[in-house]
Amino acid sequence: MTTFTVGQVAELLGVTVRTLHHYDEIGLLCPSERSAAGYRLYTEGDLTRLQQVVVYRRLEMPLDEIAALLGDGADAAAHLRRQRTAVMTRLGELNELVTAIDRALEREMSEKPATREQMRELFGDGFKDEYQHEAKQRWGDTEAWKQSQARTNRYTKADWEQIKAQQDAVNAQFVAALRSGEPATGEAAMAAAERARQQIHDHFYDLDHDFHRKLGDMYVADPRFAKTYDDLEAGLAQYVRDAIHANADRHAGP
Amino acid sequence: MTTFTVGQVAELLGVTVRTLHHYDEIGLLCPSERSAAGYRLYTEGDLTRLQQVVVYRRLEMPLDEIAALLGDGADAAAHLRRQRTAVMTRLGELNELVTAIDRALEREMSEKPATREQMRELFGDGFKDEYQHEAKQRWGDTEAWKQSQARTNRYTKADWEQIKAQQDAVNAQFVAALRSGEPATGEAAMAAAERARQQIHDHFYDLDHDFHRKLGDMYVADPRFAKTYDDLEAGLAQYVRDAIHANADRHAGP
DNA sequence: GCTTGACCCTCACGTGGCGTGAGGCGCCAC
DNA sequence: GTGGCGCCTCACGCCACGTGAGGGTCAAGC
Repeated sequence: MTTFTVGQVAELLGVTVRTLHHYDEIGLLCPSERSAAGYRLYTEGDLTRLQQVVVYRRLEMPLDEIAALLGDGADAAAHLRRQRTAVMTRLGELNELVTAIDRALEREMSEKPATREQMRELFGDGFKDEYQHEAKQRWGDTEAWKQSQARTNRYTKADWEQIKAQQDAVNAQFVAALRSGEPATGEAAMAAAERARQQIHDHFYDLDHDFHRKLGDMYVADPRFAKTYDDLEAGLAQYVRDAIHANADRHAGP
Repeated sequence: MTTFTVGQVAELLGVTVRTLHHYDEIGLLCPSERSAAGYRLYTEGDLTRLQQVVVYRRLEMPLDEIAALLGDGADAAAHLRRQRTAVMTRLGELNELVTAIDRALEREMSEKPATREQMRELFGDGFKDEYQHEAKQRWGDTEAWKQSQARTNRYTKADWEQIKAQQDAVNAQFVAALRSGEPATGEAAMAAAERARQQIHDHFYDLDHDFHRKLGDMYVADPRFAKTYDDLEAGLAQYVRDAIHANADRHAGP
């Protein structure tokens, strides 16, 4: 059986030797073997366990909770899925931070000083009070964590109303453009398309103009999407799709 | 001049009172004023500075570095720009982590033990360039797409009805699986996921399992999608998303 | 067979960024 | 005038290691 020394393991998984010593000390990851001279020898199994630890650690989870999670009999795949949703959550938080910074930048550019309310909205409440509380609940209580996969939805739900309001605003913009008789390649329609893209980009996932085309196509191709648009106004799905393409064309410059 | 006490500032910016005390102690952010009784009084200017500190802190930057940055005479906008790129970098790292986890999941599902090289690639320091390459391939390829645009535009109303019927059938399959209590990783759910993928692939655009994952994520992330699913059955969006991932995992060949 | 140098061991204290009281004063309302 | 909340200043505690000190181990080369 092949085993690894501390140095090898450290380089392999990108941690320090001291960290491995520490994990051994606190019993989080004790090497299964020792050489005659007392050298720590890590087996393949130890490595897989350490792998999990490393990922959880990157999510800033305290070591005792990691120990609890790794000890509760879940298999590796379950851990990976849990980790994945956790990372996605963090991604969402960082995305919020980006939009907050962007808004602050806009303010700065227009030389308007921030009001207290804006500040609170951007950097205060949404993050610490609520988030901190929920995060504590989520990471602290290991039982509750098992439900949290399903709850990932509900986590953002507070924000969803705001997001939905923004989306509705954009849709109204599209409807107005369509009703005014302006072509989908017109300025107003393209502006709405760009705004729609930005919103998805900010709230959901990275979205460049090329991929936005695909979404646009889907809006007419996929009946579920087409319906929600055409219910707002007849022919809106196609109109939105064309506006998105026009907007993408305009941004596809040199 | 309006000033704020520690408690007010703390609540406003989402930090603890102790943190403010600490920042005062180390000289990172000393309130410009003190009341007769020795109360810390923060001015508007103090708040803007603290705002910068908070953002930098969220990026896990050590306090002394923050002090250095804030002292080098750059204006607020410059800091914000710096912060923005820092956050984007972090976003990139987390994205790498997600793909690393995904690959680990694929391995886990196909029950292939990881080789040392894979491990190093995934969790060590070597995954920087690899990922970028893959990301480019995944999102950058727009050529295959242009066919599908032409394809969808040519569909007749009869075609649409047929397509919609097929989709409804798949959705019914999902609902049945969910109601039967079968997990999203079960055979029936995965079969439905694969059928759904095939349908999109046939009718709309080339869709591999990897990209299908993205769609699955969207089904829960995007309220419009989530609603159409959850209206069919509570929790269906998440269920479909999980089934898609499970199906993609199973199809992740060597 | 002996040195050399990289690697390993076990203490053990140091550090960053606060958390968490303890003990006491200030302020406003009832 | 007293109760309760908020503020103050020490000052010790904590986590996840960093950073030596002092000393054994191991493969390579002379």
